[in-house]
Amino acid sequence: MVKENPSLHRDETDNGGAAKAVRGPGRRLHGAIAHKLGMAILSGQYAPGDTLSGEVAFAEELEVSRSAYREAIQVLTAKGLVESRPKAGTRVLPRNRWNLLDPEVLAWAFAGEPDIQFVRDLFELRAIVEPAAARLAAQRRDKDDLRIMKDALAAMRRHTLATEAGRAADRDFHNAILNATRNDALLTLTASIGAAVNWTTQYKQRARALPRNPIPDHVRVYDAIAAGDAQAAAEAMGVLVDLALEDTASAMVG
Amino acid sequence: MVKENPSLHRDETDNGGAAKAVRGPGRRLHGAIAHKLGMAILSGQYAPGDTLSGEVAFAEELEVSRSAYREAIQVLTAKGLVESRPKAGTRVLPRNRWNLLDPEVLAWAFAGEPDIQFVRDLFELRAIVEPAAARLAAQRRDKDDLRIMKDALAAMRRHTLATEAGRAADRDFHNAILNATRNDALLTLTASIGAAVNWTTQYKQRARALPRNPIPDHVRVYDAIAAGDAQAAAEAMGVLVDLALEDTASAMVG
DNA sequence: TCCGGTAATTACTCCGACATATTACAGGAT
DNA sequence: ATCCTGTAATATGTCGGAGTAATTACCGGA
Repeated sequence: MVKENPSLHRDETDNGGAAKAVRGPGRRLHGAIAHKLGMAILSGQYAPGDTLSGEVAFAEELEVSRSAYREAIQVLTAKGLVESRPKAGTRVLPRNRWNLLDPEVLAWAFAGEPDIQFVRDLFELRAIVEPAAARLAAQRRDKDDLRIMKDALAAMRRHTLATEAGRAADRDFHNAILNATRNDALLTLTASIGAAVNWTTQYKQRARALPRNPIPDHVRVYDAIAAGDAQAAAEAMGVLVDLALEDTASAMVG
Repeated sequence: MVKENPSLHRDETDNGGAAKAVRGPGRRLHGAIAHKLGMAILSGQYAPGDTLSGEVAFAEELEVSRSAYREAIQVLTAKGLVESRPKAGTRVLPRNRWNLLDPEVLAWAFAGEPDIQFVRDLFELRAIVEPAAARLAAQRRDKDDLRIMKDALAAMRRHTLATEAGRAADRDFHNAILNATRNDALLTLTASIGAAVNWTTQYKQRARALPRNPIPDHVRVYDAIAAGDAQAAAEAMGVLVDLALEDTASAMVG
């Protein structure tokens, strides 16, 4: 067994081939360590209750200084993944203490093979929140909101969802709706979930061609919001979320 | 080597006048710094775009080592409050980058005078999520869930919401509902919001006596969940949230 | 005017030492 | 024998300083 640890550092170039945490540009060392450990925890490599090796040992194993390792641990602690106490060591907290809606935690969860049950939970939450957001947007939108939505919709039509530009337009459309709710809490929440869920959408794209043209459904949402019809907006958005769920679900079983 | 270390350290109680972050037992120094800075940012003392003084200067000003200060900054960075770059310094990020649903961030937001608009946003989100949670709970609860809810309800009756034991029972009741949804994402979300919202409830308690006996409303929620009537559960919970909103709103204008 | 090289500033990383808190154990009193 | 208390061991926490790396801002040349 090779004890050689991944060069988290610069370009040792050895690179035993393992997909180790390498820090790209703009990414600090402690950030890379946090990323690596975060994914390890989210993937179940470290189970709740497990206690990590001591600071000195672990830092040495990763070939980083104790400072960098500690700063990474602080990040994980801030997200509720671990807890450190003198003499007791650093242990992984039970799952109900994790900040599952933290954007980075979500990213770590979806970095590997995401837990099916968790994906289901997120879709369920989205199915609850997004229609309600559409309802609020229908009541509070102004001309600017509508213009941005309309532009995004046009861009979606031009590029289709098969292109990156098209998906960006899709995100813009949903973000415009969220902005129109005038609710910051709703905004951060749905932004996180939406990003995570869109990770799985890439699975969908990979698995099969789009089973259906999504544009008309988006138009229905837009029309309802423009008309100020809250109930219709909520229902139209419900349809949209259901469709996304169907697609992803059928892609995941296949 | 005399280590005259005011404020931030032990509980010297001297307090050189400045309201510095004091660390209680079980709270590390860097945690105290993060708490202090987090509250300062949430309270608007540091505005988005502001750039903090350099590490050396700030750490010196707080009379702590750079290590402790840096670890605190990592925590804030993990929560999306600040961003650090070489040569540019550490700047406060725009509000839409903040993880407003992070439990600690919420605690910091409610540590001082909470922003009225933000409280409104949270109640709005709660009004969206909690009825939906009750609906799911009605569909998925098992005997254990119902037993826990029933016990909590009995405890609420015994102690009333005026006592701490009564409020604990109230929390248990709502938590039991969330657990019955079998949705971890929903659980962490509503747990955070609920805790934050209950901060404001203490304002309510302070301002006026309970305007209404809340037990019957809770019982209606329980009955609907026990009967498996999803629609009725959602509606009953909606009433509950509305009442809490009314109370808090009337307390905040007073 | 614009572009590229250079210098200065700031965060980032590392190191080694000491302090502190918590656990675990041993010893004595009940 | 059990429980409590004091003590020692151990891992995290805190400290101070030194050196590195990255980004910005400035300056000079095309």
